[in-house]
Amino acid sequence: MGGEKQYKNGRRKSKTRRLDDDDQYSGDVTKSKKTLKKTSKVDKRPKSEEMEKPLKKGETPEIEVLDIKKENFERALGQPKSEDSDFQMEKKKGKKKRKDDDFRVEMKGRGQKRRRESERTEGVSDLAEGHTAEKNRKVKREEEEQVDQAPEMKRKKKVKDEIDMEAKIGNEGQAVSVKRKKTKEELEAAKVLKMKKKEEEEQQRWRWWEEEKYPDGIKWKFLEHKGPYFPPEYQPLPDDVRFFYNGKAVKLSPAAEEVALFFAQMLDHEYTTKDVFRNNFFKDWRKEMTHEERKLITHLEKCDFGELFQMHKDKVEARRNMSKEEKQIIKEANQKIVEEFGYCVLDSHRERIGNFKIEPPGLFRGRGEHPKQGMLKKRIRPEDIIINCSKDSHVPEPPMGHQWKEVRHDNTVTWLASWAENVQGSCKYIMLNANSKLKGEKDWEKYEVARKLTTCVDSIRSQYQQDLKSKQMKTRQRAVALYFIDKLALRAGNEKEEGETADTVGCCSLRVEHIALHERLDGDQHVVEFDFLGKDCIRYYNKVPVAKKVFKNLRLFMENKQEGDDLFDRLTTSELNKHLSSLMLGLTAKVFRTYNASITLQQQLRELSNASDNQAQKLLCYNRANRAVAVLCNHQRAPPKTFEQSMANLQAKIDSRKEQLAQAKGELKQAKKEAKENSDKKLLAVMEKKKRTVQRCEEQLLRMEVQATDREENKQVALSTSKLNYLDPRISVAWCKNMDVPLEKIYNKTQRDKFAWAVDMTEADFEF
DNA sequence: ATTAATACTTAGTATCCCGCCC
DNA sequence: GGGCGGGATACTAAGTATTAAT
Repeated sequence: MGGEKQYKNGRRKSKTRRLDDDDQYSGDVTKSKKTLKKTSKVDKRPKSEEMEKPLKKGETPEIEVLDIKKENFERALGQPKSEDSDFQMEKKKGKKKRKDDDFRVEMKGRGQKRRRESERTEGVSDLAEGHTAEKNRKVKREEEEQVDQAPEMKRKKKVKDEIDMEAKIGNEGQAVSVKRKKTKEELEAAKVLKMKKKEEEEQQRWRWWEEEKYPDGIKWKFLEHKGPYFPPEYQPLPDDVRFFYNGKAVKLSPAAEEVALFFAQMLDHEYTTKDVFRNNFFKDWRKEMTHEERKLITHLEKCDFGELFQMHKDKVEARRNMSKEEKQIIKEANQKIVEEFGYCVLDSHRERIGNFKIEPPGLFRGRGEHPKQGMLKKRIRPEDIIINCSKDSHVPEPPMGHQWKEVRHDNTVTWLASWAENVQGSCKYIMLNANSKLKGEKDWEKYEVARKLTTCVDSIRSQYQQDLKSKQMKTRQRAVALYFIDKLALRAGNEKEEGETADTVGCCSLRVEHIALHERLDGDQHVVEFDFLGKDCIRYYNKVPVAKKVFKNLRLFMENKQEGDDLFDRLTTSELNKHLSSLMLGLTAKVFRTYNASITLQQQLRELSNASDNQAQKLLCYNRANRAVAVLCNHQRAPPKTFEQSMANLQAKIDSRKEQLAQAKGELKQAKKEAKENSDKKLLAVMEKKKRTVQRCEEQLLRMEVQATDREENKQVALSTSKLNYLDPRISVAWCKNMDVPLEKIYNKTQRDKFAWAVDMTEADFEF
C-alpha cells in the first residue's frame, strides 16, 4: 500500500510564524486561516500582496456576491423563489418552522393512494395530541396482546404443531418416502408462514412518512427504553493457563490479566507487531498493574502470552465445533436479549435500536497509522452513562448496585444513551436502527436537499467558475476547492488535531505534497495528480485534467510553499459551508457528494439499461451504474484475503469447463456423424443429448466468465457504502418499476426496511 | 473568532450464517 | 457432511457539520 508513504515524515511540523507577522494582513479581508492558528503549518511565505499580485490584472470588480442572501441569489439567477427550498432548513436557524413541508404534503397524497387501511391510524391520531406514559404503556400492552392473540399467530402455531406431529410420525413410520413428503410440506408451510409474516409486518409498519412532522428540533414526544446492555464481567483465567515473564510464571491480578488477554487474543494479528501499537498497549497495561507487577514487568519482549493465546484459540475452535443444538441455544439466548434491550418505544411505536450493546473493553484498533492504536479502551460502567428518555416514561434501571451518571429528558436529540470514550475523548451514543422513523426521516431530508441542488447547481457552478478569477485569494481558493468537491466528489476535509489521529485529509485540508501538477500528461493538458490518504486511510489516487484556470490557480497556491503546507491556506470547511449555505438553504460540502452520486446513478441507469434486456443483463447494468458511483466516491475495500485463491479456483473451473466443452463438442460431432451414417433413433437421441450437454456447458462457461469479470471489477470496489448512503433509493425503486425488475434483486431485506419510505411512495416517473 | 463539545452520518472490517459443491 | 464462498449483519472508527463556550 502507498500508505507507508512520505506523510509520516514529510508532514512538516509547525514552524510557527508569530502573530505579529500577521499585522501586515490587517485590513486585508483575506486572512490566512493558518497564520492565525497557534500551530500554523504555514511557513514564511510571501506576503499577501505578493500572492495577490497576479490577480491585479484581473479586472474583476470587487465581488459582493459572497454576502448575498439566498433570495437575492435566486433573484439574480432569475429563479422564482422556490417554495420547497425552505424545506426544513428554517429550523437550523432556530426559527419556527413552517408547519407543513411541501414535499411531505405532496408525498402524503401519493402514499395515501395506496395506503392499506389499518387500525394503527386510529392509535396514531389518538396519541398525536398528548402522550402520557400511561397511554403509551397501555398502547404497547395492547399491541402485544393483539399480537399474541392474533388469529394469524394461532394459525401459524397450529401449522407448526402439525408439522412437528407429522415429523414425529414420519420418523417412526416408513422413513424415506414420508420424510421426503414431510420436507416438501414443511417447505410449503414455511413458505406460507413467511408470506403471512411479511404481510403482517407490512401491516405493522409505521408509515411515519404520512404523518405531520414535528416542529422545531423536536425529535420525539415519548421515549422509553431499557437502557444499554452491558458485556459480561471479566472471568479470571483458570490456574493452568499461565503468563510468563522472563521465563517465570506470574499470576497476574485480574485487572492486569484482563488487559494481557486482550493483547494475547490479537497475537495472530499484524497489529501486535507494530511498535506504536505495542508501546501504547504496554504503557496502558502497566497502568492497570499492581505496584508489584509494574515493578516486575518492564519489558514487553520478555512477556510470554503463549498459553493465553493458545487458550483463546482453543475457545474459538470449541465455539466453531459446537453442535447445532448448542448454537441454537445461544442464538435463542441472544434473541431474548434483543427482545429485552434491542427495542424502545418512540411515540407509541416499537422501534429497533441500532447499537444497544455497550462496546466491550479491548485494545483500540485505529485505522492506518493511528498514533493511539493499542491503547486500552476501558470498560464502560453504568456510572459513565447518561440516559435519555421521556420524563413520563419508565426510566431504565441501572444494573444491580449501580447508578447512571445522569438521566436526562432531552427530546431535541435522538440518542437513548451516551458515554465518553477514553481513548479519543469523544462521545458515543446509542441510537436507533436505520429502519426507524428518526433515521429514515433524516435520510429522506438528505436526499431532498441533494435533489434541490439539481435546480441551482448550474448557477453555483458558473459562480465558482467566475470566482476562479477573483481578486481575493480566499475566494479563489474557495472556488478551486469547490471545483474539486463538485467534480471529484471529494469530502470537505475538516481540520484535525495533529497527533490525535492518523494523518488523513479531505479537500480543504489537502497539503501541497498531495497533488502534483502536469502541464501535459498522457495526451491531456493541465493534469492534476492526486495522491493522498482519505477517510479510513483509504488512498485516493487520481489523475484528472482540469480547467486551465484551476490549474493556474493551483500553481499559484503552491508557490513558495513546501511539503506540509496547506494547499488552501485561507480556507476552512466552516467558511466554505457558510458560503454554500448562502447559495442554497441547507447546502454544505457533503451535499455535493450525495448529489453527484445520485445523479450519476440516474444517468448511468438511463444510459446503460435496456427494457428488452433479460433480467440478468439488467442487474448487471444496475451493478455497473452502482459501481460507477462507488468509483467516483472512492469506496474501496481490501481485496478479500482469499481473493487470489478464489479467483484462481474460478479460473481453474473455467479451464476445466472449457476442456469439458471441447470434449463434449467432439463427442457431439462424432454422434452427428454416426447419426448421419445410419439414422437410428437411438443414435439421434444420443446426438440430442450431446447437443444439450454442449449447450449447458457453454452456458455455464459464459456464466462463470461473466462472474469472473464481475468479481475482478469488484475486487477493490465496495458497492454497499454508496448504495446505503449516497444513492437516493427512489431512483432505484423507480428503475425497478420501469424495468420490471423485482425490488428484492436490488435491495435485500435490511435495505428494503431502511428505505421503506421510498419503496412506498415512489412511482415509476420519479426523477431525482 | 476560535476552539471545544456535541450529535449524527459514513465507513470498512470482522464475524456470522447459509446454501452449495464435492 | 464438511469446507468454502459470499451475502448479511455486527461492530465501531472516522468523518461532517452545527452549536456552545471562551
